[in-house]
Amino acid sequence: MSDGCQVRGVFARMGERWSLLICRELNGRAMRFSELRTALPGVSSKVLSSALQRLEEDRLVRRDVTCSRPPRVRYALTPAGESLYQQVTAMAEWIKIYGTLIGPET
Amino acid sequence: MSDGCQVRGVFARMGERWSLLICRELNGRAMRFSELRTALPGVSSKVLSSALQRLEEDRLVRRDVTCSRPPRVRYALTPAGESLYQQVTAMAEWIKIYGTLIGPET
DNA sequence: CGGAATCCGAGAGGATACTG
DNA sequence: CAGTATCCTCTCGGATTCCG
Repeated sequence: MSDGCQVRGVFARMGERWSLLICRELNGRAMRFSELRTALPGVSSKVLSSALQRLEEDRLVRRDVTCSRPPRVRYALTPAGESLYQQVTAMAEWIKIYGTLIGPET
Repeated sequence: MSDGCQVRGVFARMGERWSLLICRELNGRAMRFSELRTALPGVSSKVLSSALQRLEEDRLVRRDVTCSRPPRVRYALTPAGESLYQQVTAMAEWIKIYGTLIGPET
């Protein structure tokens, strides 16, 4: 994000390993850290937290701390994040149609 | 591309440093390697050729060799590449509107 | 002209272990 | 519960040099 081309920044961020999956989980409801962790099989807490931090820096995800001991943290999409996820979904529809034309020949 | 999630693959590829710029240059016309190189200030031939190779693997760009000595190579978007670029352009419109909401606070 | 070969640095992603 | 701390690997981007 922020090397002069906003567009590329959005694609790069959403192209990261867990960004889309995180946004899909958060779409429509806030979730706790551990909820996300179990909803995303294979992610480690370190990887998840750093992915969430980048999404938070981009103001696509919001982090709400409601209690400090025991810690209660909820993650949610911001309005921008929800709006972006809708756009991504639209592009996913395109990929369903043209996706077979692209990618390595396997 | 091809880790089970086509969508992320497309985003990751288009999120790379030169992919979008290459597609923008190739949109509507084929170009020679050296044309691309001068049209994209700051790119080295190694970086450009590896970026083109990845786009070619994804079948978004086509490489045509018309002469071997002296070498004449033309790059062009495939139909899938042109179609994808239109989709990307649509998302770029979204970013023009909502883009101010995202990104680091500078 | 259109690259390939080599080397380097940065950052994403992952495994494992530990903590307030 | 919600992370942080290390350590490792891999890929992209870049600089430089060389080649048919």
